[in-house]
Amino acid sequence: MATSTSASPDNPAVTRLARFSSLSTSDIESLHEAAREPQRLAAHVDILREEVPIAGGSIMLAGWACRLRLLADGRRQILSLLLPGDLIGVCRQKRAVATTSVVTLTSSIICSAPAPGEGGLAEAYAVSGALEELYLFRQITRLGRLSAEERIVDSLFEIQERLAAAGLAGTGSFPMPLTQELLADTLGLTAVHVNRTLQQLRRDGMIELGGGRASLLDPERLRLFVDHRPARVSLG
Amino acid sequence: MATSTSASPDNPAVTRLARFSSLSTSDIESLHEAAREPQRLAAHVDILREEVPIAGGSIMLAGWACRLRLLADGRRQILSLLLPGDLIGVCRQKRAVATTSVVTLTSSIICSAPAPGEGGLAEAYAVSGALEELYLFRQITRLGRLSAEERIVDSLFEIQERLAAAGLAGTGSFPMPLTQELLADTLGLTAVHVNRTLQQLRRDGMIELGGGRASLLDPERLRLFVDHRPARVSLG
DNA sequence: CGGCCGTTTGATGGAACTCAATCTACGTGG
DNA sequence: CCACGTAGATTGAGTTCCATCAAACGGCCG
Repeated sequence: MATSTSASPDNPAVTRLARFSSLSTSDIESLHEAAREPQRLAAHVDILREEVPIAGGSIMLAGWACRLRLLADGRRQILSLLLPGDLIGVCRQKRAVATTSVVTLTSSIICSAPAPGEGGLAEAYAVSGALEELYLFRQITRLGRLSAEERIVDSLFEIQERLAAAGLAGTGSFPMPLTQELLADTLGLTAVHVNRTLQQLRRDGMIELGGGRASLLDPERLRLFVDHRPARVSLG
Repeated sequence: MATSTSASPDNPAVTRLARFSSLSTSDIESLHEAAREPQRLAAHVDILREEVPIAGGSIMLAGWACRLRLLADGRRQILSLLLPGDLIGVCRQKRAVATTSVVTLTSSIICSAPAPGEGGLAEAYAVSGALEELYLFRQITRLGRLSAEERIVDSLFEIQERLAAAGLAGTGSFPMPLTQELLADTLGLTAVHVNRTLQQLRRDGMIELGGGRASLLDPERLRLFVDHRPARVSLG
């Protein structure tokens, strides 16, 4: 079992971050090095807890997680999804405290995030952070102005795009392990309404979804339907 | 006209950033220095345009602005508000591109943001960025899970808190120049419904709003009503 | 087999939207 | 000084989308 150091050997973080800036050999090696101490987590386990100091940044190597906020009366909102290759809790301020909880949705593997230093890795972290902010902007627009149908299609677009960036989605179907209830908590809807809306979308031949996978049929039509623009945070 | 270098001489950015970390005299001086070349902008003027490269960071010195996103069919979502003392377009990645437009809502004054360097100013910028992210999380929760009444009260709380951090709000009423239509675009509602909801809140003796000012009556009751917790991104 | 989780279906209610129309305050120009 | 135009706030009636409550259904695992 050779420990390869090539550009994208099964490590979604390397695949993803290498697209954001040119990483040096030692940058890539430090990512692989960190991945040699993986931490396996079951589903529904806290990675960060709101108000609790953050020990150090982490990287999602496998599985899905989410940032979420719970209201006093039990209402729940998933703020963002964390997919393989994403950074978690990488803060620049001293003595940082988690502003939201982060919880695994499926069984997952994480590792600690190497210190960015000053070079290509720092740039890649910066781009990753800017993209995370962009995804929050999109989420706000989804919740504020899109209908239930549009919210679902738009978020599937985004998931596909992000999985592809980590080397985990091609042109066909892609992994989508969220239950309808979790999808509802993400999209500001109820599980019942998500169910009915999904049926509508299936009837209309817009999407396939089931068995932990999804696919967007006729992506070009759907792209217009939800006015989806590619994510772009820097030139080149 | 002496050019004071004290901690908070009328410069909301100094007031705000000095609360985030201990700024050196030269940090403070560089902020004042930047403010000596103010740029006056009318209302409804673009500060950043989506997809356009960002020249350099700016600081809001006076007035209100917002990040916003327009959909192809004319729907509009205000993503976040930018108040005096806030940073605009401070990016860490190279050749950054604006991910959203930023537009003045009132006549405003901005100046360029001094380079953060490595010391207290960099820490203050980091805290400011973390807070901005926290406000996005809150906005997502508002839009996803709060009722119209709750959204309005919650956002007024946040505005008051942020104005206070810049030294622009005491315990009583505070500036609130947004029209009902802009409030609607912020909260994912229609102007008509905002109007009716405001009347309800006024009848219930929860808020006062009008003439460009607002106040929260019985803040403790309202704090429970919307489960509002103070913003906190680091220890101390 | 029985329990659980997730999905599905039905019936009903309500929060928020849509489409007007009216009202008010305010500034501007004749 | 007043007629006018405009932006913002307000009101009304009718509609739609989504929530709520409740129950049934299917697969999976112990």
